[in-house]
Amino acid sequence: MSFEKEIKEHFTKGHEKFLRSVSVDCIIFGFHEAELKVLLLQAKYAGLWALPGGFILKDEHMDDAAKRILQERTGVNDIYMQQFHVFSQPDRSTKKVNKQFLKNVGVDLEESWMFDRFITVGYTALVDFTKVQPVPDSFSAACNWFNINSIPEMILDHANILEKALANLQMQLNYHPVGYNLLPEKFTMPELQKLYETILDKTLDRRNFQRKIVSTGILKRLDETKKGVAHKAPYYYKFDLRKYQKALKSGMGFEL
Amino acid sequence: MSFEKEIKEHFTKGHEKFLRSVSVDCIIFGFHEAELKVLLLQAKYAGLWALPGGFILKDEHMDDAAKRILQERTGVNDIYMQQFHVFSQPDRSTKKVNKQFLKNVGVDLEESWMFDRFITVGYTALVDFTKVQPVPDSFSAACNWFNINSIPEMILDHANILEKALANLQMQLNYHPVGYNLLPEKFTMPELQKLYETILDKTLDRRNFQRKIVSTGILKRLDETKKGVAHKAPYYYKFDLRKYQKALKSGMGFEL
DNA sequence: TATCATTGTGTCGTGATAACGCAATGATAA
DNA sequence: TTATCATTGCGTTATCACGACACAATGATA
Repeated sequence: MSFEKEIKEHFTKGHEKFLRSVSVDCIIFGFHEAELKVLLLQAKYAGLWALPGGFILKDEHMDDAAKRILQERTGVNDIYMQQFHVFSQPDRSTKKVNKQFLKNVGVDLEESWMFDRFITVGYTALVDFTKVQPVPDSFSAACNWFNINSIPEMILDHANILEKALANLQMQLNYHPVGYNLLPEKFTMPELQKLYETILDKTLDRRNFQRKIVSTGILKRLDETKKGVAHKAPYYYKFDLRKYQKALKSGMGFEL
Repeated sequence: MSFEKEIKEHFTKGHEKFLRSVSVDCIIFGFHEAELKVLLLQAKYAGLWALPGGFILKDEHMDDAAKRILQERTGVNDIYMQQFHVFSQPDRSTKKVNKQFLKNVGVDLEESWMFDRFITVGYTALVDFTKVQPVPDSFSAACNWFNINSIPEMILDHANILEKALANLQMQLNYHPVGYNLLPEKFTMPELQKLYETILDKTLDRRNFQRKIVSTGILKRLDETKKGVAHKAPYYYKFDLRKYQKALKSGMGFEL
């Protein structure tokens, strides 16, 4: 199917597949070279950047829609995602954006479910940077990681959504463990600490951090140390998946 | 307008006024005679109970929709409300429920936006029990308070929503002050403590509770004591509204 | 073999918290 | 009038978690 036809079909018949007036936007965080990154899409023609988003199939749980969107953009499966907020300002009208998009594609339409006002549900995901193969969607020209500290200009209220997502992630850090999807299977304590420091955007005391993390029991220390470092070699750790999952639900019981 | 006509109009033309596929459900908590209560509506014909809910006007912020619904059911204005979760199981189909309702009303329709699948956003509100005049909506036969421990059978997933709302309220209690909308203007420390104990469903140490609450600075002690009690008379307190509002945003900084 | 950055483990003072004591109050009952 | 009693206001103490810091151990590099 040609691109124009695909777009036209989406605009004229999408409402037969998807719920109307509701979208899902994913804030996909990754961690690479001591930097917190976010996956963004560049809108065709407009050039501005956007959060990976999509719609909810008529017979699909919203959580599954979010996972499907994540899978389509990154190729990654089975990730812990959670909704964190619904954005519903009446002026977040996709109408202008979508009409301009259609004009650029060369499709002319008077009516479309895509011109309706949408509310959107924000989902956060934490993924292994190295496993992601960024894939743009039909509306986008590019799909790239951005450092959280150098975000480009974004469409609509997406900058606001991203800001709220980051604040939510920082808050959640005190109650839910983080790292299982963000780090390799084996990792050292300094690596885990760097992850926490990057997300929280502040330095933590090495010794106190170790004590608290270890006390939660979500880690298993291996009898193996890192090789090839010009100083004392740190131990490798793995997550104790059972206790990790438990802590995801019941909380960690401390603050950092 | 006759009831049948009103219903028919809502089912045939409601989608011109409201966003499709999205509803708002309010969990309205009140406090009376040392009991935590929830305001519920009894669905006509079916007899089961439901959370007060409604739809979002095409040009309305979702928060305002929730406040409008609260206002219509209770007559109460200017209440602190917040969304806490979106419920989106594909099987929460209002279709059956709404078709049966229409049949009972005596209206016959094949198609309606009300037969679509809906996702719903849960909002919690805390209101002054004594100021509420419960008013049923068009779909309901009654509007009543229920003790949180004796909830009747509810439609769809509303029991689940209520459960989540209560858990959310209990969690929030550690970060946001509670009481301004739930208690009379003047109240005693034992009354405030009873409120906290009722919501958390556990007893708290009288002396430690007082110390922590006072240390937040959200209270102002009056030079007035309660009269007519057969023991030492407790002081009356008021909320320091400025500090209360501040604590709503920045948190309380302790756990109970 | 000395150096050096970094790690693993421990200590110590502070502040918050839970558990509990006790005198003061004021209506009620003797 | 006076003793009783539940309840309140204010205070004390032991415990524990936390932040800040010390020091020896490690292992590649110079």
